[in-house]
Amino acid sequence: MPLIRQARRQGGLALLAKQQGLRLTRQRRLIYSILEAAQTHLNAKQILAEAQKFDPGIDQVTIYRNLAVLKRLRVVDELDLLHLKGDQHYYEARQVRAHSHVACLSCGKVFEFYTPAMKTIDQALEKECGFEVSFTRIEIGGYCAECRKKRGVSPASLKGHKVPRSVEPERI
Amino acid sequence: MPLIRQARRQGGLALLAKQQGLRLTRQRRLIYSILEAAQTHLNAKQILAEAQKFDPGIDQVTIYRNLAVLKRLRVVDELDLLHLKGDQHYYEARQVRAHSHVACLSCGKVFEFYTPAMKTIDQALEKECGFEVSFTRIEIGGYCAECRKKRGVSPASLKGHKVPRSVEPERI
DNA sequence: ATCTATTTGCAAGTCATTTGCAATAACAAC
DNA sequence: GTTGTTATTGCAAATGACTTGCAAATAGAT
Ligand SMILES: [Mn+2]
Ligand SMILES: [Mn+2]
Ligand SMILES: [Zn+2]
Ligand SMILES: [Zn+2]
Repeated sequence: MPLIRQARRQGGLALLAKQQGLRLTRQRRLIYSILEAAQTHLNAKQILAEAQKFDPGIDQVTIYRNLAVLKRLRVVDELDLLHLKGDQHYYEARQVRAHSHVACLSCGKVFEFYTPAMKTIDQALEKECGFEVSFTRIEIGGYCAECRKKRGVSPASLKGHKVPRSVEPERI
Repeated sequence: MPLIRQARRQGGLALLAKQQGLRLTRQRRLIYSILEAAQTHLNAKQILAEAQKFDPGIDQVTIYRNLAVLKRLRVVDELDLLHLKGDQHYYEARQVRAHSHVACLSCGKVFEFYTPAMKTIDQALEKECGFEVSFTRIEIGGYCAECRKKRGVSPASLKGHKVPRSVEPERI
């Protein structure tokens, strides 16, 4: 059985951890399982809150340390979400299919988006630059369809964020 | 003359600022001109250091406040650079052509990359979701061609960051 | 020159994240 | 199962990026 399949069956972690001299602690399993099960993107504080439901003694620093490990193992991805919600980061278990994160600057909604062009970027980079891509983070800010309807085509003011469409720098 | 052209001739700022009730202070011009002239991505501290060469009295908080304004005006973009260099952000004047930022996890090098697929993503999002894109941040981590050569095809260890290629989760 | 609202500098505060360290626990070897 | 080694944890303290409050300064309109 290919290594990667086996790793997946064990929760994606066991084999990876062993190969690195890492230990599969109760806390590490728990944190990863929380991210695997999560329906939204969680920040470090939210992960702690969820983890303490199962392990009341777990500490915030353990969350941070394990997030670092899980990122290194490429089983967890870190998102910035364009600092829409403060200066913290958000985390999600890595999906089979990569996706980008789109944030509405008006209502704050964040949704995931996939288009084949995303893969094309990685391929272009590998082909043109010989770069080996480990992870790709695509975060897009703008105005969602609903907010555009509410405010006419050009989203007028968001908490004083008035940027007339006509003078936004063009992007080629 | 179209507004956007005129805004560009005036440093991109004057017209935009006026329309928003913003004032073109000495400090604001300086900060923007520093980013316009910069050959690399600068963090808030570096921008302060550079600004103080011309205006010794300028304060760090003025840098932060103006970066917020310039981001809102869409004339400056904020980068995360995948936290390769700590937990700060980096800034650059918005270019005519958008580009992505690629960071080597081995040598720390950061370079810019453009491929038409980037624009395709925005278009797909606008077409499929009716989303109006204001800015797109694409950050990619991996191993550059040079580092790959040095260490064979699979980059071995970076400060204890050993992740065997064979067990990396596949991405479709 | 005058007026008014925006912006600045300074000081203090916030809070996400990191670090030091002794105690605990994985897990490999016996 | 017992033992030994070393990664990991929890707690406390520190770090540092960024924000906020406020009075003084000043951009820009009249
Ligand atoms: Mn960030
Ligand atoms: Mn750039
Ligand atoms: Zn919206
Ligand atoms: Zn490199």
